Amino acid sequence: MNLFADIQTLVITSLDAMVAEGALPEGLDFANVAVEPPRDPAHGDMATNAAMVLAKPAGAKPRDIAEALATHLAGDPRVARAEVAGPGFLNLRLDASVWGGLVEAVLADEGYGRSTMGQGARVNVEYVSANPTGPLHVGHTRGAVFGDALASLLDYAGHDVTREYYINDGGAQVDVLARSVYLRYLEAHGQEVAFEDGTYPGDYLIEVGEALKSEVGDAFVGKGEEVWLDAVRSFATEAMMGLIREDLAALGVEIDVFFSEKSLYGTGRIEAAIEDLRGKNLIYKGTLEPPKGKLPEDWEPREQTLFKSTDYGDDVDRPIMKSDGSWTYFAPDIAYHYDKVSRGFDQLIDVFGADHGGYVKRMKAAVAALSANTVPLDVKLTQLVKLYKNGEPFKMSKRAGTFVTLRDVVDEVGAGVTRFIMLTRKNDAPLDFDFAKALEQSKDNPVFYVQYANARAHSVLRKAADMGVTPGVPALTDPGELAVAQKLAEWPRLVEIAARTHEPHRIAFYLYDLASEFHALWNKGNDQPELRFVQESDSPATSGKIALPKAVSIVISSGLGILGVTPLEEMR
RNA sequence: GCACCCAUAGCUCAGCUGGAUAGAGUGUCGCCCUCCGAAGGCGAAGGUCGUAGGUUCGAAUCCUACUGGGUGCGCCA
Repeated sequence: MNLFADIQTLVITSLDAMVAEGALPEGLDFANVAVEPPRDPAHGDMATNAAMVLAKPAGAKPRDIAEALATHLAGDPRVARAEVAGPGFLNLRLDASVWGGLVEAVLADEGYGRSTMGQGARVNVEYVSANPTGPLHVGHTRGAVFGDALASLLDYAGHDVTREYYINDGGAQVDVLARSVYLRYLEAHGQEVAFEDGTYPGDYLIEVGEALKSEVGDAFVGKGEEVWLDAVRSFATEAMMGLIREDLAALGVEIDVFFSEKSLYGTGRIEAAIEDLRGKNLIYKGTLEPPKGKLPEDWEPREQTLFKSTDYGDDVDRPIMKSDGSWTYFAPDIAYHYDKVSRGFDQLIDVFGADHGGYVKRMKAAVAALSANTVPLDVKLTQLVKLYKNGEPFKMSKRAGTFVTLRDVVDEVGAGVTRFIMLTRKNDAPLDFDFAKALEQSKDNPVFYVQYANARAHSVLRKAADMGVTPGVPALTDPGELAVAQKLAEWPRLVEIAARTHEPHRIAFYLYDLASEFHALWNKGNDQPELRFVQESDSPATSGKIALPKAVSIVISSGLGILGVTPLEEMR
């Protein structure tokens, strides 16, 4: 059930009827006719802009259209009152029975709010994609949480979602990793080693070096790179991916596809992707202008193999091959997205850190070119996370040397809290994460506030169960009760908006609002005992009353589920 | 120099394919509660939505220019 959609359908039907009887001209486009919750509750339960949107194309005054539409709508039993207001808004007051019916509908369907909007479209969401050179840190954590929640949200809204992680195991940084592990390996053999610039000194490689020792013994000791580099590289990246998988598991992230960059090399797959572009006349040899402003020290003009990304909206063409004939990092990325396109996805989403913002246009250009503009790519950037404890900047580094790891955060506050807080900001806004506040049990901690609402709902359900009472037919009369029901009615609509805009944070804010209405009603019960959900000497009344908290708990559980947060049934 | 992101209450931030008198938390001020329906409640004050234009019946939202902050800018991924 989607009450807003239902009423919108009613409005459209009425408009059609008006066309049929000649009150409106034929051929009008109703696509912009919206039914929305009014900002001011005094304006009613729902409002439609139909009259204003149609006034111009219909060549009529908004208020005249609104009056006629009001007459039609008033004939529907769900509409208690329809009145014209302002420049031509039509405010609808719904019949009291509608809200009870809505709550009943929620109780009848645990999947209330699920949408078929996506129509099964295949969407690939790529996120985290951290280099396999060490444990995940806070920045990765935000990307992981965001990407994962977005994937769940799209799934909930009727898309066929694949969660994907691109392993950057083909570039120079995994050679650095291999050399660093080799040093730890020598160390495990009792040698003194020095970690120079360009190696990873993190403690987390000690056990990898030891593991390598027990795997190959002293076979690599005193040998040159040509002997061990390949073997150590794959050993090390596998170990790092093991680490990263554990980190993701700790956060509750389950990736469907781990895609290896290395698998693109030496297999003709990069060449195939470039050939596709070449066939579209988008590959050429040329020399780029130097960037204006600060000139790199060693700048000199060089001829390179370039991708004509400017044909698809980029600012300059981008090199795909270095002067020594090897690929730039961009080439395998093109091949990777070529692979995604050829796997038949209808839509691609990449989640990057904001420091990769400069990369967006060329990636979009590549996908547009490779798919002949048939597959949209949306790139979502996640901004920095600043850590605090009681308002003070926070540093902690048990394992990694200089940065705070995903594990540090999850160990400190738990996966659910981490995820929720990470979603209390838009992805492109910087996020302050305060460890102390995250665990605080008070109103200004949104996680607690939402969980507490759910716990309260379950608390009354337990009490009612002790009386042998289960949720029955709701009778909603008090404004506080209606406010909660109205908020519940917004849920399916909000899911679709959040999914369409690729903004899972909207779910978190909605849950906070819903919790807020529920707490307000609960508090009213302090002064007005008749509003309490459990009426101890009146089982029938209790049965009706607890329908609402049951519905609230269903929606909170669904919402938290999308965010990847486990709902709590009690706060102990 | 260029590109992208951001700018909303003292502070931290929401704000729906453009909709009515721009919201929440926190802080400030006032009142109430101290009852385990505990982990507070109610109310008030507080805004030229960075600036200036434009589009529109209607702009925080779309367009242009500017100001301020962040990020990035050819053989690093």
